[in-house]
Amino acid sequence: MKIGDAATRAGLPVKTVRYYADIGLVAPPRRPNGYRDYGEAELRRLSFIGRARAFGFSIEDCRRLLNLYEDEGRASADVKALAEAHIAALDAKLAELRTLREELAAIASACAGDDGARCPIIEHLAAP
Amino acid sequence: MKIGDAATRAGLPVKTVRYYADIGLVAPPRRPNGYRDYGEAELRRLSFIGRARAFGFSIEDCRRLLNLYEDEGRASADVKALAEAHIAALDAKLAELRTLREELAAIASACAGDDGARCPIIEHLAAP
DNA sequence: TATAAACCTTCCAGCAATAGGAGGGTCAAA
DNA sequence: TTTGACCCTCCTATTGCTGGAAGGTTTATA
Repeated sequence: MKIGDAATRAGLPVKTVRYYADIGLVAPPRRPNGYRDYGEAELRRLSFIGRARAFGFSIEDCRRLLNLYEDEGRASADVKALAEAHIAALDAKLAELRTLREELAAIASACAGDDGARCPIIEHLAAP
Repeated sequence: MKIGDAATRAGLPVKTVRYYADIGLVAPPRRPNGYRDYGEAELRRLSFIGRARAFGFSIEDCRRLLNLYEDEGRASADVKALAEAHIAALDAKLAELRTLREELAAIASACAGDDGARCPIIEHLAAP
């Protein structure tokens, strides 16, 4: 299968699929004409990665997950550890963004938002 | 004032301050020996940017905020619009991350996390 | 005074994870 | 046979820095 079909079936842009081949994440064999040749196994890997990426896993995490996926002797504890580390990272990011959001909203709500120059937002940034 | 002192007083890395000079965000004059020469005005701008960045504003937003900061004839509505657009972006990001977090946590909780190979997380990524 | 340490300068490369485009090769149908 | 849809590689850009190399300047110390 050529890259265009593989990309369509995996729901990924061709550029992305080619990138994954470049970094050795899903590297298909080549046809005599140089075209990448995707089989069902590669397609499964691409779809797997697409879903892992949608969950926000990094490319390196995807690489590890892919190894676990294809390792029949894996321990589910290893997968769970990866997932929980990612959840913890999401929690940290969420907490950070929530704080920023609330602080900014509090300051913004004090701003008249009219054509006057006086602005609590600017004042806050100028001197905390 | 030399860049090292300015960076320390603004609470920013020297590299970052030099970067801001490169992109024309805070470009101080030069001394005869080529050293950047920071005055109180530049220092205020650096600190202002440091705080705006801490709120998650992009560099381009910082540039606009800086212009408003130094424009005595500004309308606070313009500042507020920038802030509210940023709050909306934060809200969008928060909603996205919250969803990811909850979905991933739900799947992970179904995983035994032992030395067995069976893993709902892998299964979910393999076929949604 | 000599020298060493601590600055400063520019430029180049790299991070994550692609996206866009140039320039050129391949292939199937009309 | 020619057109159009693919495919290839390579280069550039994105965001916001960070690290390092190679070299100039200043300051502190012996």
